[in-house]
Amino acid sequence: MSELLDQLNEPQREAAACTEGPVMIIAGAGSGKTRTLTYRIAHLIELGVDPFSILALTFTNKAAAEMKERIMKLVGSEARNIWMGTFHSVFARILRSEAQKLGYINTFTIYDNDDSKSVIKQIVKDLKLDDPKKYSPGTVLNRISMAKSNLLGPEDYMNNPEIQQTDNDAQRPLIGEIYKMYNQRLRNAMAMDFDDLLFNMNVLLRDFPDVLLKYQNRFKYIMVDEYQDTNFSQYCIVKKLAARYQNICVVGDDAQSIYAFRGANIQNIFNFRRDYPNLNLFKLEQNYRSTKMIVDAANSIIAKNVEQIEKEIWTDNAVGNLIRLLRAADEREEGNLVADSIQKAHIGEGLPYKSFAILYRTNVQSRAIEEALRRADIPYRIYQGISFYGRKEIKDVLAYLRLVVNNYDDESLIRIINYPARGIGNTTLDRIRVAAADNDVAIWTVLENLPSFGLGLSSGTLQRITDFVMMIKLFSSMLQTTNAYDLAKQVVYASRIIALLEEDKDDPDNRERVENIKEMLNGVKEFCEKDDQFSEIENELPHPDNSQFKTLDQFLQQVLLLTSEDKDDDKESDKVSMMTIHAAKGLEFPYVYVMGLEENLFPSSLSLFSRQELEEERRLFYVAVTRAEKQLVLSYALTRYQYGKSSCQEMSRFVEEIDSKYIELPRRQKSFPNVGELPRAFQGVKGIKFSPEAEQGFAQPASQPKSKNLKPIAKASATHKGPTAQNTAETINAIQPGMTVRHDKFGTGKVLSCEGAGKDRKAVVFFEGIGQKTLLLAFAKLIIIE
DNA sequence: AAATAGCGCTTTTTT
DNA sequence: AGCGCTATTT
Repeated sequence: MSELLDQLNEPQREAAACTEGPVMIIAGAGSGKTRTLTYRIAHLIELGVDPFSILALTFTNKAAAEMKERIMKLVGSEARNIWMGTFHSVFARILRSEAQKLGYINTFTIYDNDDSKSVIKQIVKDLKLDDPKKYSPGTVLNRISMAKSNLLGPEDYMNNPEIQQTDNDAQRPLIGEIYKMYNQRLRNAMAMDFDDLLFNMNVLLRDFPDVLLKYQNRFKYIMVDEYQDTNFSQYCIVKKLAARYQNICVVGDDAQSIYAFRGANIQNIFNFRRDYPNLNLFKLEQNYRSTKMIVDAANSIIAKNVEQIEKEIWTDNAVGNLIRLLRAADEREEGNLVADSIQKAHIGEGLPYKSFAILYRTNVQSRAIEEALRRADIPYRIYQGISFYGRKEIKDVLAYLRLVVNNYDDESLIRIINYPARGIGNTTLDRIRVAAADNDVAIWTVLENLPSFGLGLSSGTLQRITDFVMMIKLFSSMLQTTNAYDLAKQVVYASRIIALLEEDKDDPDNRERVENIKEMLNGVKEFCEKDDQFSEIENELPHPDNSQFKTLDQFLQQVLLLTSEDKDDDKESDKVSMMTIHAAKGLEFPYVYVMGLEENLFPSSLSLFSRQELEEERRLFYVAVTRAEKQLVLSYALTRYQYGKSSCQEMSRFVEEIDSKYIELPRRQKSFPNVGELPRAFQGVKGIKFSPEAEQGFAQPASQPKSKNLKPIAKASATHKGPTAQNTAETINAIQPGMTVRHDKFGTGKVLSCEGAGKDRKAVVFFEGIGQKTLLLAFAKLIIIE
């Protein structure tokens, strides 16, 4: 037996050494799951298996990168050739190379959720439904996503009585119809959404036996991490790919399944036994991460769930401290208590900030905590708050880049055709959109053949559209000859986005936006220079031009599928980590604070209808608890601002479910009035302290009641307007290019050009120090000066 | 056409 | 409380 595996414990070693045939590893929290997987792959390579024939699917790209790093340390750099990444990124890459088979161009765009919702919103609008509110984009997208995850196309959806029943009951019978149109529009746009990447991979393997055979032969060894969080679609892909060699190893923990809400199917774990009766099953039950206290408490929590695989998690670690519970008057004080506790430990015991993590159920909670940390001068880092690529200015730039790579990308086109403003307004755009939808083509197709659609656009509008199309075409023609960085730089410059942002420098936000864009360009530059940044997959499937430089479409490919990519320097820096519990999966910290343990928040009020959903919340709590190595602190607030007003909160049932022998309750708890028993006048009033900690002076005083209800009553007076009579035809027609005019707000300016007649007549005027403005003369009260 | 004011709506988690 | 969308204003 290899020396390599000597570094594992018994069950880990057995699991890693069992390389042939189907294997399932049930790995409890902190049981060395990643380690086992890492050594298993290293072992395979050591045995002489070609890294190119190993496929390892992980939950995040970061996890893949880290694992690959560790494998390379164990067996050398050839490990870089392992296929490793998320389902989405690996299969997106394969789909790129096989796109034509499915009727896509290989530079197809990946639509993110915002893009998808925007498409749905437009469809609902086009359908002119009686009650469009029933079809909120989020809800519809959820339904479609659920269908795609279960490999149900639009036809299947509409023919499925159960689904139709559900939709009818919810008074939204037309979702199937919307689904069909949605798919059609995505296809016209040469775009796939996240679910399509998996759905279409299934189609590819189903309809092209030669392709299936090719990848079956390529991936002789397949490993899937976090198997409990795979959905049906992913399950099918894996099953098909592994069918030939059956060297399939799945790793997971049913107790940590927390993504059922987005289609993950915990049954996949149970089904695995049925699909591969000859499987080898290993259980990793020794926890190396946490104290006995934490492990036992976690066990007591998860025991409340009915559905689970039998296992017994234990540890040899020290007993450790009791779990602590903090109670605060409101979320502001809750933040202060936590910040205070961290600061005391940091100063008193010399613990580095980076050994602390603060976890919460929803992202909105982060704000109060953030403020508390800032007040206490504690450095922190939020994991995926608003991701960099979610910022508006970045999305704008990306839209330009996406459109250059794929002209049919409707969503990008709509986003930027008039940003910065170039005189192609909503009226024009709407007409074009209708034409595109009516003819079942992409918007770009309409733009390229505008005359033949006879939309009755003015010659000026036609010219502006032509200019725009020419600009994009010019850049598209440079794709194969210009590297991603140079091209992106040119596009950003030509788009004039930065110039627009720099117009009002008064806005400090704009400075930051410009910086962000520059930072993004830097990212493109790094991408071009580093040749191994995303090497996990790029060694295979050579891109059409696998030459010296990286192309823009290569850059875009991976941008959308990035999970929160961590910067190296941040890992080093000494900061407290803040994140949602979902984001904390797979991580561990010596000191963990879980905040907001309140009914209706955690568990979420939306989960209380069914046992399944409540059990998922409980697993989420289990995940939170098991992140902690040494000390776990829970906290909750008696009142909390939600939806703009204060509401009374009750302690979470999850806290009560922990056996009292593991938990230390707040001091002087009994002397506390329950907030519900207070005179009404005091309920929800900030500034009243309930907690002993606050009385002891550790916490900052809570905020003063804000007197924002004292807004001026007589606001009607402000709305009084002077006469706003429209200008007469005489005045309108009198204005001609070359004139100097005066405007109420913009001051004096020079008329550059005029267009149209009568009430539609408008003028482009250049104002000193303000810039160029297009004004509708019927409304703008221009005074002719000369 | 573009800027602004007011309104209603939302708010779980994310590849 | 914050946001995007609609209606209104210029």
